[in-house]
Amino acid sequence: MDTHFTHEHAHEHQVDIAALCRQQGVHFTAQRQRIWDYFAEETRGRTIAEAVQDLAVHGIGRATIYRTVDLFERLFLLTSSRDAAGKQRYGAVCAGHTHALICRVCHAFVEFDECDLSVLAKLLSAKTGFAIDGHRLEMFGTCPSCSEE
Amino acid sequence: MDTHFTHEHAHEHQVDIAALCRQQGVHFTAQRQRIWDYFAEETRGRTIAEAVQDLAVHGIGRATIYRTVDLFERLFLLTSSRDAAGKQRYGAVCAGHTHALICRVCHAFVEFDECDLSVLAKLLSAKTGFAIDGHRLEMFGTCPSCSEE
DNA sequence: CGATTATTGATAAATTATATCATTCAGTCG
DNA sequence: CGACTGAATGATATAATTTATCAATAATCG
Repeated sequence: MDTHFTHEHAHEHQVDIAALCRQQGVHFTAQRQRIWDYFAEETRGRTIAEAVQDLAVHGIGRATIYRTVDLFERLFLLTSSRDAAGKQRYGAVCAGHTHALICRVCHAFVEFDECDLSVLAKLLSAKTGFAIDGHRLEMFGTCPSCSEE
Repeated sequence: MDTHFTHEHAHEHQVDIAALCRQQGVHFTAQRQRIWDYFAEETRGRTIAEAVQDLAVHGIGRATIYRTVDLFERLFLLTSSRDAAGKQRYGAVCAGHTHALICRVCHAFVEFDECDLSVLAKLLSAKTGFAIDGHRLEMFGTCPSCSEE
């Protein structure tokens, strides 16, 4: 188990939204790029309410944010999970942003890069014919300080 | 990469809700057991709206379902992801229910059991002091029939 | 078994998400 | 490169979902 998986450049976004839109047959727009950047730049994820508020200064409307998050989520570019406060947060599924170790009790959050799923990916690929290009891995447990109590 | 991880009995629920409630210092109730069973028995996950409708016959109210899903989600017993129709579906995080290979285009869904994260778990455990007891793994790609087009 | 307190269910209230539609803009073709 | 076409956007109205409230119920503890 070592660190030579596909993300030498963790925390950079290799996702080319323009190319992706073209590939999917939808228009590439400045709003879609901005919304992607907004969610991708914050590792812990962001809520829709935050996006609506923060992107309003750029003139991006509520509806567009809902529509775009929906689009990205259908493509599994964004996935969500609930934070300690109970809010649904959306985060990018791409290298460097998909591995988290989370405490079930206090929601302590540790990121990690070590992960080698390439063997598993190849096995599944061979079995199913899928072209595998991404994953999301979360591990759950109890952190040291919560274990003491 | 083989199949000797911790779930010889995939698709059975080892989660003891009664014990878990005791451990968390909250009351164990028939409703919490029923709601857990309801979500845990369907691998693909279920929506809150479905739960409200299906559990109404047992006299379980809307509010209780929202409260309980929230509770389970905070404990990372349930996690959600959006299905092909755009609905948020909640599914159990436990052996046999956490591995999925999903097509980004048509949302084809393939479950798999092959997964050996024990080495990674040990490494992270040693590094962080976490007691790791569960995980969620989703792999994304394009299925064979969507690749043709 | 009785006391205490969390949990529940029904309703109301608040919040969040979607539908609508005129306008703007991205992609295409001549 | 400029007009054309339909997708995408933003504002608002509408609908749906989620949470707050509170009396009644049920789980835990002594």
